[in-house]
Amino acid sequence: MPVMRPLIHPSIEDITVEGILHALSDPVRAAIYAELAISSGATCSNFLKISDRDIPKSTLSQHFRALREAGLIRSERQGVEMRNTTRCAEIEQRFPGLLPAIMTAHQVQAADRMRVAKRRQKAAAG
Amino acid sequence: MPVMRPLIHPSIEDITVEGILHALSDPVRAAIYAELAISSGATCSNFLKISDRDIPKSTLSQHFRALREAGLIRSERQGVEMRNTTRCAEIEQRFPGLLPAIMTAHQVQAADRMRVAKRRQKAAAG
DNA sequence: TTCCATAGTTCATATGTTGCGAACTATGGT
DNA sequence: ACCATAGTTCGCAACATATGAACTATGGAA
Repeated sequence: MPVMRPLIHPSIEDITVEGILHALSDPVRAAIYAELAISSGATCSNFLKISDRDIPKSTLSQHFRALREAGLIRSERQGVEMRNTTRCAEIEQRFPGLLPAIMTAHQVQAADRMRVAKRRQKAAAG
Repeated sequence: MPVMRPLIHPSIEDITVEGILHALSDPVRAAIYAELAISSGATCSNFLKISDRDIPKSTLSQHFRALREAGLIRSERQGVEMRNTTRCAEIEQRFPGLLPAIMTAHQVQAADRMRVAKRRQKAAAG
């Protein structure tokens, strides 16, 4: 009877900048990470409900794995579901300012997109 | 007689965080970018001489292209060679603090690696 | 205890991306 | 006209990613 392989969490000194950048260069993973940064402990299906995206759960599972193995989040089973928390405190210690800068940049971009969308909306109406 | 397609430089508002993170998540591209941040105007083959790496020039060309199309560098032909400069001032305006944070993190990591290597060297000698 | 529902993982595979050698374009000098 | 230097493009192999189907894991209900 096959068992599921254990979750891999790299130790803080094995976390690389390349790994972090690659993990957060995907919009879905960036959104997951942002969500976790606000409401810690969110689960996979939880994220699906919150975001309006429609992502297959196998894909979502892989994204959580990518974040976990890049060292960005910690996942632990709690009953039937998987609680995920960011490892931002640890990472802030090793790479000060990196995560805040990335999250801020993502926010700037989201705000920009919002402005463009509103401008288009107005243009279409007027 | 076929011509070479023109270089693509995205306008500042088309530059995305995802694109920047992805471009700099590759160690070779991060090294190129770091080099350009110090000695502006460096060329492809210039980089090969400076770094001790041995990268095929076709690969290097693709890396420069990736950086260019992510909006991180500007390339222009100057005689027989291609001068590359970072677009850090523009990007700093759009995403304040992002590039400095990434470059600092890369430096932290390089310093860490140096310490580990020295420790190993000492252990082998003693 | 057996069965079921919910939550997530794994596997196979189709599709996308990247690395690199060979052949090409581009430019300046001889 | 030719050559050298600098870089680009092409084609293909190797690697990565997305996803449906089948699985594991856990807690509760019958």
